[in-house]
Amino acid sequence: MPRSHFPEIRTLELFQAMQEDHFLSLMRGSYVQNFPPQIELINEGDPSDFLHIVVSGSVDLFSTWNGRETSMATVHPVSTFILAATIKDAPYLMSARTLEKSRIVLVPSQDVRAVFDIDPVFAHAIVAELAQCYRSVVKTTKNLKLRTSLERLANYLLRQQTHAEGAAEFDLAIEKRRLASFLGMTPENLSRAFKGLRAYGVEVEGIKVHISDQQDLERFAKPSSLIDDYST
Amino acid sequence: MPRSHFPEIRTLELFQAMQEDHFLSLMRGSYVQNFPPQIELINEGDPSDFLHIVVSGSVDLFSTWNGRETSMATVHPVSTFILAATIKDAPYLMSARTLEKSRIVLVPSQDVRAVFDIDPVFAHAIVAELAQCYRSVVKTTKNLKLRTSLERLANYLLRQQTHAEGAAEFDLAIEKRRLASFLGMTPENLSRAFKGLRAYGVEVEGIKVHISDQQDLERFAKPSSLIDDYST
DNA sequence: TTCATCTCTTGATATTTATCAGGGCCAGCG
DNA sequence: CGCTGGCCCTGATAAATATCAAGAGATGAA
Repeated sequence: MPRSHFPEIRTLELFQAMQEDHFLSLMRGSYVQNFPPQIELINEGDPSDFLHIVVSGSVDLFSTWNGRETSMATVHPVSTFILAATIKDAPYLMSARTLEKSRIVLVPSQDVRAVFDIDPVFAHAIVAELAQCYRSVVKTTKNLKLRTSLERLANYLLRQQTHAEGAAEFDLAIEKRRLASFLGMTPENLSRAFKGLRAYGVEVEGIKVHISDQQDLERFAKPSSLIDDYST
Repeated sequence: MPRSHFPEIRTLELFQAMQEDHFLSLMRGSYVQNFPPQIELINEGDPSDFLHIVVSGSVDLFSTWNGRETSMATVHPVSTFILAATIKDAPYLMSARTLEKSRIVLVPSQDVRAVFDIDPVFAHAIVAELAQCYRSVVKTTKNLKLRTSLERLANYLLRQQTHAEGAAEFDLAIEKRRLASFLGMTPENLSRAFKGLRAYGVEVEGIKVHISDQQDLERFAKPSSLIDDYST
């Protein structure tokens, strides 16, 4: 794998503080691959041979059961995914597919576990990352169980707005189809939910979202740091 | 804290392999407390001062938002809870209350983090535990998003049956009220769901559940190891 | 015991969400 | 250009789920 990728991977919290030679030995065994859109990288249930890192493009994590499918998360650069399966040497719980042309780094799970065993700093970083992931999914569960679909959408929009530094107008980061699935609803209902939020000053046209009165929307959405703040 | 509790706590995977003196230093700072039923041990949003261990009794982990409440999990002896918050030194995401008279060990979070920093074996165990917790919540999310309430109940019953070593008749481990909340439905609908499962050979009377034809129920429930097997 | 309280159940009804069918719009392609 | 296919929207309808109200049965306290 070309050394040119090392710096940006090294910026990931997971790899930031670890010993240089351990980092290099991880990278030595890894390789980069370019994938076209809509390629299935991982199939849930498969053994977890690699820790994946999205360097460019984006990846959809999704799950299926009994002919149904749901989007669990979208991974943007630069991030890793499926760390837990790698560490546990357990089968993947989610499938992954590229959403666009993407460059993915594949780190053999075996190597990750080996370095994890000998580098306490790396182990520390893995704990931090796993705890973070865990808390994110707990928030997702709370979101699903405590809120209606309209409330989930309202809070999603407020989070996106925060992400856009509070701008009144911003673009949706993912297509509506996938957003619906991510929020646990059908595309048809997402359409109707957008219409339902007009009453709180939300206007949508294509991928453009305009929030005319953030406070009004917040009064309805009642965002909570214990559900919507993914940084803690 | 009395040394008599040490052995059973030591049997927890989290503490099993760690250095004896580290274990003792953790225990030295800890204390045991007996709580009556329905006592709130933790309030979500509070700083995570202690890692909790249920030694006897049982504890309900739940969350609230906007006047609504949902049960996230029930913790039985001997297990820890809210490890992630302890490690991250972040606020609790869930509240906890005793369901019955319970004995709880409280280990100062600070101590846990300190030992975690110096004992690689303990760090290793924490990673394993966190990965496990993470995967459990992912399974919960899949369960919620991919299945109807009837399917969730059917699979819950099959899991309980497995837990009862496949017996055709077994007792519900938690009261129906809480089960409904855990499964993401109302008590009224749980009642109706039980009736709906009669078509697949499920009979319920009080806390007694009888499954007359496990295969028939499985044909309906379609259990999957990637959702229902909490051991991997 | 008796009373009060609580859980559970049931029926009626309302709300939420999904499904089905149709049509508009737009990008990519022959 | 004119297709075609994918996405998105909309309306009608169906299914799933929640709410409300009432009553039966269990439990625990005075």
